[in-house]
Amino acid sequence: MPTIREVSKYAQVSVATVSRVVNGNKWVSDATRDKVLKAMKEMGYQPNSFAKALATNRSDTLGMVVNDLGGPFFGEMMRAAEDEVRKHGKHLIVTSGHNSLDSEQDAIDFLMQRRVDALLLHTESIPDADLVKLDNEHSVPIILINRFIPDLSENCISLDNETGGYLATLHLLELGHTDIVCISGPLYKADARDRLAGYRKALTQAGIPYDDQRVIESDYLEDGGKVSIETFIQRGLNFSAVVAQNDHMAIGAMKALKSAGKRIPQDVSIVGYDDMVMARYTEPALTTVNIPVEQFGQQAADLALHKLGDKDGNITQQFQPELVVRASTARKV
Amino acid sequence: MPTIREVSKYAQVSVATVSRVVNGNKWVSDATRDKVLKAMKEMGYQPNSFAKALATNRSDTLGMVVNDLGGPFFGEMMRAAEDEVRKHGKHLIVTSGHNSLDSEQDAIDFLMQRRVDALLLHTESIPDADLVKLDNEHSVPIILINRFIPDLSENCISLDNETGGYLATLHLLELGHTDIVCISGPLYKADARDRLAGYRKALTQAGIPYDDQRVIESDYLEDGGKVSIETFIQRGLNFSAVVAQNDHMAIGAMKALKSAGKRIPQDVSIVGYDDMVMARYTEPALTTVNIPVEQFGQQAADLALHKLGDKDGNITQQFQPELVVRASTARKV
DNA sequence: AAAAAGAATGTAACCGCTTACATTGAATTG
DNA sequence: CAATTCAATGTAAGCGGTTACATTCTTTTT
Repeated sequence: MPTIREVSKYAQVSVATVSRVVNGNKWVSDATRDKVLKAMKEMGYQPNSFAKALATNRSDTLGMVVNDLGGPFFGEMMRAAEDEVRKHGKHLIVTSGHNSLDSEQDAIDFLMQRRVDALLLHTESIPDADLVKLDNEHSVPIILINRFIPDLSENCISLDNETGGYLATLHLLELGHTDIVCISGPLYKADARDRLAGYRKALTQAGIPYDDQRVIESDYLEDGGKVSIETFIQRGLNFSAVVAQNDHMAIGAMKALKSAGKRIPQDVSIVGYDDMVMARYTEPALTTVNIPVEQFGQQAADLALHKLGDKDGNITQQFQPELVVRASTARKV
Repeated sequence: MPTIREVSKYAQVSVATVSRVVNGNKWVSDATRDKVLKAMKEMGYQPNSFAKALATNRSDTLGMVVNDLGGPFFGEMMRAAEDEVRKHGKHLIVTSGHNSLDSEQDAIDFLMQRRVDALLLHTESIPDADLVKLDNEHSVPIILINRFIPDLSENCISLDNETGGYLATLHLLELGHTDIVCISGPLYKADARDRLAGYRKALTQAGIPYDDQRVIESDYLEDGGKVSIETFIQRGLNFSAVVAQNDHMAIGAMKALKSAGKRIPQDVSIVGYDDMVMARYTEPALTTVNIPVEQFGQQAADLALHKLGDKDGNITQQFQPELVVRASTARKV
């Protein structure tokens, strides 16, 4: 692989001139430019990005950490982020945080060592305080995806989870349901708390009293959904609708309901949250709340580019989820 | 961010000594090592990876190109590859080929510019010949994932698709089916050809003549599966089982069969291929052929590391798919 | 026509690290 | 005890770019 010096010799100009041509500097005559371009092409010259990064102290690369590379949203988010970043002539390196604190910390260290120009974090394990500290320590912009930290509000791309929970519940209320149970995610997670708040809000608005017995704090897993339904039934509760705060739990709940001889949606309506791929394939297809994953990725990238001065225009920092109505919900008979 | 020179000054040693400590060179006395480590820690020293890469001409990074970041297998494959690579103190950069020739070429150029130490390609668009050329031109090891090119056989990690097609068909034969139709993928793709060959082989072995009318070349898409079934029915064919060469087409086929009033598996058995997430959630759950995605990622990484001299031991280059029996297949009545 | 301004190009220091080679001092050998 | 070996450390030349500054050659201005 030829170096800039070899190209300069071949084209009979100085290295500075070659560098100018490569970087589109205007102080080069057309004749010289052509000569250099020809030499570059003939020799198959590719600038060494390390040398460039070393000299300029910028890598033209953004780093992204996701909690789990195999996760359901990750692919689309990364695709959107990469597209956006590439459009601006930069690149994206993604590493996995493996859903663990140490690993996420490692991933961040790695990316900082690589001198990324900005950091896009889609992590759950690292506590707020650490992120605030990280932001103070480094001059590199840090963008948080699907997370909101007041001290870093300018750097967050988040989802209005309360509205999501609200929409799901409202949909059921509008269908005439009044006995609505809720399977919540683990409440140490902010998104679970917010979704639950949305549920409460919708009930309150409809004048229905909130009832502890009708809410179970579960674990966002399929089995948790199943167990929760079983528990509700054991409690002897009468309900015609279920709000599951994610699709996994909704699927578990559907299985438990079917086992209990309930038909969906004739006997019980159910709505999920996340709109994962499988929501389309359940029987009946699951009504759920959609998370605009691609937009997360894209806007996170935009926000970073914005902070780097490579992009202007507005950036949406909080997204509104939307209800996707499928076949698992029906009017109360 | 301090440099090696600042650390060396602070620790009152030469830069060479600091470098030795950082890289675990043994010609350093314990006392000196401690002094340097202390200085590094106190100053928060992080070696500049660009400078290192420039000086050593290795990036300690492997590059991976996938045809589609949002694709179903990608996440798991990448996770496995990354885990493996990290274990060896190296890193992985993934870029998307967006399923297009230009884009895949771009992605490769980008990674080469980043001077990756090896290239893991999970691409479909780039023709064999180009890959062979690429391999000749560069000294960087190139590993092909889920693809087999005879000239690069040493560099391929592939799946025995013929066996996969064979297993799917054999399963149906063993259940007593003899009228088995096949919905094939596009035959310009090697995997589709191989899967079809497996179907033929199983039939031949069972003494059932191969019949053109019972095979349709489709497109690996859900709608293609649906249309294919409709066509079979139009042709007036009598069949009790369907081999769909991927899960998308299988799902489309199931829909079409249900629309036609057929019960699955009582009237018609169906088997898919790929074992995508959704195969577990269809009704009935889909019997399908599993692709060992994680192993692909892991072994690809291992093969690359092996070629770089960073790992020894054997590497499996061709994987055997396995049949996953669920509820969409049953004994012929 | 001399002076000033501007365009085009070249020179060389620097980015932060590695590493071949040189140097030093201590331990071992004959 | 001089000669040899060896461990520990230092010096300085790259790696391949960028870029401030210097230089040269045209134009324009006065």
